[in-house]
Amino acid sequence: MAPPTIRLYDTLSGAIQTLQPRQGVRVGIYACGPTTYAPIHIGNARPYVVFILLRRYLAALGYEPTLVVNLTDINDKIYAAASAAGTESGAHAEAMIALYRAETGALGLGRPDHEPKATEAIAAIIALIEELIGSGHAYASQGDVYFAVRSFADYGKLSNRDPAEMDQGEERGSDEKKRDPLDFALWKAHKPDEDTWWASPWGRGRPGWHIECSAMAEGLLGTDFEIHAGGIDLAFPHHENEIAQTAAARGVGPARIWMHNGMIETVDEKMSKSIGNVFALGEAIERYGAETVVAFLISGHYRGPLAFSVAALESIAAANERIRDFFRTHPEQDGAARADPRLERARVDFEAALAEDFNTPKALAVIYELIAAANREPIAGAAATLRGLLDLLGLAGLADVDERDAADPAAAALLAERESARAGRNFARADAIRDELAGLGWEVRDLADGPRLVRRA
RNA sequence: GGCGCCUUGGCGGAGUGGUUACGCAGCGGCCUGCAAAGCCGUCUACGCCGGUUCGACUCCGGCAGGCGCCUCCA
Repeated sequence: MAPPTIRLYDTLSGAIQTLQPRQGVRVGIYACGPTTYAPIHIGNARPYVVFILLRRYLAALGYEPTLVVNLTDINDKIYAAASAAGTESGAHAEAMIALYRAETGALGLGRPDHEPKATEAIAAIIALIEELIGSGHAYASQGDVYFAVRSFADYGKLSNRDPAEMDQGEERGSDEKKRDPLDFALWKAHKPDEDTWWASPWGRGRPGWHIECSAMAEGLLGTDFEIHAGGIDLAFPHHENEIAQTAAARGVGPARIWMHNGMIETVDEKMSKSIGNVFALGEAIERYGAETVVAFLISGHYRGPLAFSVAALESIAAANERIRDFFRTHPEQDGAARADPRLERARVDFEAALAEDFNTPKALAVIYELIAAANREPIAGAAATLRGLLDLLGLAGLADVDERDAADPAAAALLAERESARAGRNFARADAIRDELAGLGWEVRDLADGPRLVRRA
């Protein structure tokens, strides 16, 4: 049985497109990952979360997705950061990669299928550059190699720019090596203060930013693959240049659908390292928990901007607590999923929301509506169904309330003491114990089947 | 200046040519020994001005405000 039809917005065509794999149910997804020069922030985590969940969703539908998230581990900013830290640039990049893996790993969403590093793709990069030079789309100049933008007729299609009208900017020293100000670097000659370089036909140097993605994406997914993704800020020049490189060399573009996520915004600025307006991912996870961070990042449609604030995170944390409370009062039952029409309805609506341009906030609304219905009147199998839906959004941990609320012996003893006080109608004593438990981080709930301790954040 | 996007109720955030999105917060009630959780009810919406239409928040035009990119920011 063929998997359901998936529709996704494609920046290149400017329209919603149906996902049409090259071959059967295999779906290649390449999402541009971080430049590993500093700890990542919430904004960097958005594409990571969105596209790893897209892979999870496609897999659940019966597709066979392969997700590639690259690591840009050679870059001006890495040189600068390493120099400032007094370390070697390669070691600095490795340290940042380790941190990135630890922090994104803490989100509990698994890893991409491949996480290639630019520095491990140098041979493929050089080969691709040589192809471009051979076909007249690129030229060497004083140790640099540039892509000749005007040799590629479709340049500007992705970002809807006309090269003839593009602002050519101020002339700068390095531009003297270019034949045309629009040209961009494929290879950069080694500079004296750079401690990492590779040998190449054009001398010592290192790759430009865009060429690594053309080379690594092709190596792992081929050309004309299904989905290329990244932040909207990468549409130009990064993705535009990537298309130019691959299409000029291979005669076909890198990907069929170009997905771009919107920016995380604070009060009035996008969340960007370059303006120092950061909220570190690691700190967010530590303070609010992985489920809060994940739920926040999917609380808005991936294409739109998303407002970041402490209040927003706290609102999401409260919403997650509502989900946990459902599982506290409705333990999952053993056995097969029930066939209640309300559960079937929820599954259908949930899937439909994601099938139409991955509308995660709409899918979350389905979850809340099912919870409300099941709180009103028990629905056999609701908990199991909800866990399944939550899992598709990376939030199955919200169902693990027994582990979260596992009480220490002291708290359990206090709870028992409160119960005996209540049995003796000594409410003053019972309430005093409740206050004491509250001081220890425990909230007491007198449920139908007895009292329960609930862990407060 | 060029290209693109956005403007929904206290906050966050979906969606649709005519019907409650959803969540958080607030208020009233039910439940509770009292709470909590839950349930019920409830308040503040679709930037402004025109147009199309039987009817627009939802389509078209203009205006205002905001955002992204314009060579290396997800």
